[in-house]
Amino acid sequence: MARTPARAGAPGSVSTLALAATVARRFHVEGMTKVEIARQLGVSRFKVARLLSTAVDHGLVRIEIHPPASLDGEMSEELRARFGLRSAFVVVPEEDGVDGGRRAVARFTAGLLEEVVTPEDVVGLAWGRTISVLSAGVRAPLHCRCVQLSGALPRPDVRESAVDVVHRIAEATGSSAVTFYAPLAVPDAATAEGLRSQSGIAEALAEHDSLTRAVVSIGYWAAGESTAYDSLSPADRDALTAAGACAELTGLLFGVDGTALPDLADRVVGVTVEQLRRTPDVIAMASGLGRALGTAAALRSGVVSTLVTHTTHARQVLDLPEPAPRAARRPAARPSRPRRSP
Amino acid sequence: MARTPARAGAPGSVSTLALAATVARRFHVEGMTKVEIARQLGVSRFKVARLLSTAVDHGLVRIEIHPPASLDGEMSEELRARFGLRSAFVVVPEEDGVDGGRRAVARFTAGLLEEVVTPEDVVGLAWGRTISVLSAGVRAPLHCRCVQLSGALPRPDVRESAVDVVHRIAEATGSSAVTFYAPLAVPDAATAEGLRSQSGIAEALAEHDSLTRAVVSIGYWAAGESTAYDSLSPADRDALTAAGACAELTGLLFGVDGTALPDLADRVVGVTVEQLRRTPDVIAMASGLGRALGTAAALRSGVVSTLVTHTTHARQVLDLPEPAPRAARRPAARPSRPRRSP
DNA sequence: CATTGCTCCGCTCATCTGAGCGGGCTACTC
DNA sequence: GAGTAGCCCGCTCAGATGAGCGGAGCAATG
Repeated sequence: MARTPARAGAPGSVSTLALAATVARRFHVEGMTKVEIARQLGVSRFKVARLLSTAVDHGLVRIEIHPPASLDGEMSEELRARFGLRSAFVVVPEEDGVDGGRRAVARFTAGLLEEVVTPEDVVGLAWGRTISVLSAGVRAPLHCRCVQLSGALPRPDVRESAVDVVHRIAEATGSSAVTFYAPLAVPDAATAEGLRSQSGIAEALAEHDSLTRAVVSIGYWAAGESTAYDSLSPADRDALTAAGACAELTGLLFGVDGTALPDLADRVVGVTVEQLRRTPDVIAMASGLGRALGTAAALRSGVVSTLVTHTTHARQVLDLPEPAPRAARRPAARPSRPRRSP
Repeated sequence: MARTPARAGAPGSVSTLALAATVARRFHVEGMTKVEIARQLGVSRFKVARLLSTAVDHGLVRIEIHPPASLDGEMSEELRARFGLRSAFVVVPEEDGVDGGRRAVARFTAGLLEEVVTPEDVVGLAWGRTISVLSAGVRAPLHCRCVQLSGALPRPDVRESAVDVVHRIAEATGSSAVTFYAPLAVPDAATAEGLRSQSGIAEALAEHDSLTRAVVSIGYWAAGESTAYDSLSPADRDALTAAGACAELTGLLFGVDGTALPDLADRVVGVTVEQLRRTPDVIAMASGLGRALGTAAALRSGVVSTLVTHTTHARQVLDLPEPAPRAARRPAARPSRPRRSP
């Protein structure tokens, strides 16, 4: 009398797996609750939960997420894991060229904000070309509070000042605007300190302590690749380059390995690294070509929680060699830990 | 300034879908809870739930269940839907031939019982070749109560009587056995009534009112295809054939369309159709060749909740033409109704 | 304007679900 | 054959979840 090697009701037997499969079907596909399934089968709901686990353990259940075609899910996930981000979105631009990428990123971020911002939010807004494009795309009534993150005066290639951008967004979304007039950085720390305590500016800067979100764009420390770089004197630029500046966020500088550089900080009128770090959700936009190093540096700073970029840029960032130095490799997000597990 | 047709944050926009996709990934793949996701994103948990729904609605989430290779998931589902069963298992036999199929079905059912039966269960056991094979395969300590469903005396091709089978299973599983000695059917109703009220039999039959499960095999009304058929006199057989008998379950007869035939019922010593219908889980085993009509008839009776069969038989049953007559088509189980839905 | 119908949102409440616990059984060990 | 390690089970309880509700904003309409 030939007998199968595995005992009939043992875990891993055909009956068990078959049962697990049908239970999984009812739960995942038909959407029945575990209690319902348990009643139908005449077993305890715990049994059902365990059958569900064994179904997962034996690979009987496969769940696939297919992001919309205009989003590169694979690279998004790769970026997220590599830099320990909370979210990463790699947009597939519809138009070519640097501007196409920037527009796609800005538009996507606009949609993201419309989706995610609530009236309770205090949203900090940086200044730059991408943000300027973004400001044209937000329409939904968010009724939040929009706060200018740093000083900035108009430049030839960006028609609007930081103040204009904040006001534009606030108006379009029925939000309140908190702005102040100041340059991004001033020649010396004392002047900066003076400006910071100046009435009208101090109140605005105080808001930076209660930010719930911040929208910034990642600048690369090179001519034309960073609003901060372009706003400074040649002497400053060189000094900061020598100090190791690589990435810039709202006037804050970071080295290749992501360490915050203090050199410019005391002369900047705007949000501080600490304030940004305390902000629950920091959304960074990265676009352009040849600035991958800057993006990587900014992401290593740990300040950014959400990244929005486009395919070309994402590819460049991911193709960058992993930095050899520093402490051990970072833990790459967190390994997948399914809830229902022993 | 070209604008995309769909507004940025509108439902169905890229940002919304992208967000829905990442939320879905975190929920389904990483196993995060909705509350966690909501906290991370800075939105309400309801928002997360809705994003999850839109992800499903837009087909961003695909969940596939892969039953073990030794089970034909497709036919199982087809049978289940066609006959409105609660579960159907189509086993892929390892050995060929009629006996191979029967053994596979019996062994699978044995495993199913080990998996599903609890000490609170009162399990009714029919009599037949398949159940006889099954009784050799149940080993796990179920500590339930095993009740004989119908009378039956030994026959040349089945070494054991119904009593033997019940005792064997009870012993192997540490369960109590409730049995009685009687033939399956007697020549007239009065004799049957007498037997039913006889001490020793009456007590056993009383248990049929509190059955929680029943294990039966489906017989086809033809020579050698039904224990009942073979136990009766030629005259009885012909009369019942004329009455439209097609399928048999524990001595209970059904017509092609699934209606219970009263003709033999009053001369049978065993469970009644009503009692079987009240039993929460009726597991029917179907195997063999050329008895598809009987299986279909039995399934149409609505008595069976769980079906176990093998590929060849399942194919034959599914290839049967749908019955044209009777009321409208039956509702085919129930349409998939995912929990999270508007 | 007021009305109506729509959509989107977050709340409340009852139900469902997960984590962890201890009892009972098995199988192995000395 | 007593000990014990491992397992499977169902319970309890806090926390997560779904269904349904009503309010707010918006648009088309009378």
